[in-house]
Amino acid sequence: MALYEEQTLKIYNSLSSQKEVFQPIHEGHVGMYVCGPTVYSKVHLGNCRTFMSFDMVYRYLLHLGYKVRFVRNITDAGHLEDDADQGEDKISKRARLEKIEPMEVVQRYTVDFHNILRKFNLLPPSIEPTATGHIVEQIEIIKIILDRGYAYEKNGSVYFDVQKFNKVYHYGKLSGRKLEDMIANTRELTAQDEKKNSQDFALWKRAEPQHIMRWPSPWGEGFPGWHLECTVMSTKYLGETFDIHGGGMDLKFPHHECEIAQSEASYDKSPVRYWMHANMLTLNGKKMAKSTGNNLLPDEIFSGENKILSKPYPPSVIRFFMMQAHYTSILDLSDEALLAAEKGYTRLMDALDLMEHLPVSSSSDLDLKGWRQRCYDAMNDDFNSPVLIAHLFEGVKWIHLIREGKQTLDAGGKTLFQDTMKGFVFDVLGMESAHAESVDTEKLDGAVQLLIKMRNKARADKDYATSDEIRDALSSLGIQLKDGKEGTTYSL
RNA sequence: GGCAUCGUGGCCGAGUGGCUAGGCACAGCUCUGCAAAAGCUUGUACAGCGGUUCGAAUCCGCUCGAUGCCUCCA
Repeated sequence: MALYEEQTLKIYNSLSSQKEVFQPIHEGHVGMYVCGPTVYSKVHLGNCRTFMSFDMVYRYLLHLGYKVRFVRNITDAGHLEDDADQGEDKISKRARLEKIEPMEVVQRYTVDFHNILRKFNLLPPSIEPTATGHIVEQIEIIKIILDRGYAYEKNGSVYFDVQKFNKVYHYGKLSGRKLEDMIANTRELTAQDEKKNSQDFALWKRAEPQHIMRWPSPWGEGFPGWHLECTVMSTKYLGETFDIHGGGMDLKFPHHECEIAQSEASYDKSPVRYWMHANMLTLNGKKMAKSTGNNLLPDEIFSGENKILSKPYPPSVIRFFMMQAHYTSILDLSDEALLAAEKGYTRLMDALDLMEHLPVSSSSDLDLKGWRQRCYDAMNDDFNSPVLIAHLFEGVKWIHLIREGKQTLDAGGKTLFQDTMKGFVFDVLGMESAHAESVDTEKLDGAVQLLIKMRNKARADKDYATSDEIRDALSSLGIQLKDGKEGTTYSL
């Protein structure tokens, strides 16, 4: 029996604004799409939080035993920097500034993106399609929308007719907007604007002569509109209706709203059962923006080369910090908060090491099954990782109590306890073992054990000068000795 | 200006009508040769003002503030 049959997962659906019991279209299988990055510069931290949130979602679904097809795209076709017809796209602009080919820009920042996500221990998606690899499909869907009368062509560009669409469907249902309000609120169209109405969005844009990224189409040379690629790639790999669509809060409108409109206009079907939106990351209480300097790149955090934080923090600590907040809450990053997260993370990891050597008794006086279910309940409640972590710290407390003989654990209980702790910490939360990087662990361990032995002999002889010298020397190397009832252990 | 989300103890961050969140920091105690580690104990917080209710951090209204969207953006 798969775990998902025992657990009832609820997901907060942005479309209905409430938590709903998750039921996949095909029993045992989940299709999930997440909007990926536009690869025209280095990924920034907020981006990473969104992808990390959905990595956690992906991991928990896998943990529950679902077969998940997880699609996350790469936006490598240039999209205009503003709404004006004459605008330059972001990738071409970067190419011009760096004096390289647009595809070189794409390659460079795709590699950077993958590197950073790997450091954060994100699982790669099942499929990572690119927009430029799906130009043909995008042209095909534009034809369908034109045929069904929800788009119009103007001077080699094709626009989606929002007002016409809204007569039959509901444009704005995801973001809670009314088209009338939006019309009342928008500026007059400029004379040279090709759109019938300012809410209309481009499905295809004619390429100006200087535009480098361009493809032939029935409407002349041009490039696809931004919202289209997600519609095309999600339906191609997941079907016309699929289970979960995720992305950052800021994509809710207009991007996701337009995706719904495109799908409904093409297939007369709502594309997504559960819409999930991850919330923003702020820095010292303010939005991150390059222009104000209130900005941090992941590498600047790892290296410590920045003016905002007091020290470098490893990726695993950042990940733990982010997992301590719910994905739908705004999370504020600060030096103080990271410092606290790092200590908590270390305590958790140290306890996990100690867990290997817990004494086993003939009986157990801990309610492990109840505790395990509370861990699942937390995750089942819209992926509440902070509550899960609270329960894991209860586990940490037990580990210490068992070591000191104040609680007991039988053999079966030990296995259940270990599997549960490790399952949640490593598989679900995606934490990495603290000592994964050290190569010569065994040699080091031998050397430290020898020193511990020498120190304890000195202590027995009341030669505290020697014992303290050993302790202080190890301490300055970053090795901390911990004297317990059962002997001395250490942590790095 | 419009729409949306949110405002919790020294800091971070769950909770969403009555019952312990958790982490970090602080203090006391236990342990220790001394420390560290670990354990135990203590903190009565929910932006402000009104209202609903037997009872509200939790529901309603207003005010203030933050963030997001309305234009490319995770």
